[in-house]
Amino acid sequence: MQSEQIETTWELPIETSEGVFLARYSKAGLCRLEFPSKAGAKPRAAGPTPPLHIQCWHELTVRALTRALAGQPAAELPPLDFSAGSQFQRQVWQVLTGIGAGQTRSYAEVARAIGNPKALRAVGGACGANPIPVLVPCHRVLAAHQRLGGFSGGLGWKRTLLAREGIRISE
DNA sequence: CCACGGTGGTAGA
DNA sequence: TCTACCACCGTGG
Repeated sequence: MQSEQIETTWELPIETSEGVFLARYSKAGLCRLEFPSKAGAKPRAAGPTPPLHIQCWHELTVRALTRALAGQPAAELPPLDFSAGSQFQRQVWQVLTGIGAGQTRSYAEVARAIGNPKALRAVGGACGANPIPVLVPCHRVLAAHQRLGGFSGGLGWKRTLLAREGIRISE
């Protein structure tokens, strides 16, 4: 009996060479992507089968993630649900989606892009709050003069992702 | 209101 | 290069 279920969100695993990511979907689209947990992978009982449209979105997510991890150019993405973020954060995330593979921006450039040049520091915070890392490429936002900057998911990931895209960091 | 960041720019070692 | 300091803004307590 699939009686009680928070119908508004579905959580599905994505197996990759880097581990098992977790994708969460709301009615509006992909709302969250989690890096593989270093701790034991959740046993996850196979829940009820998701509705067809969710399965479709998930296929897009899987393909896009696989390509992204390989440093290849973007593939079609499922609709992204940014509704959980503040307006400021959504503006930032929106800009991030426009940064193609192999390209980079500085926190200051992103701040200018949303017409709030002095908020460059807050942009860092918004990047850190990005609910859909990798696909919403917050790793392509570097500090000034091509320096690495930080990364909530762990700098190791940022380095790896950038390296796969052939991006060089100064120092 | 206060403190804290995934910053940036300047000044001096 | 690296450190010290300060200006600045959204977020969360």
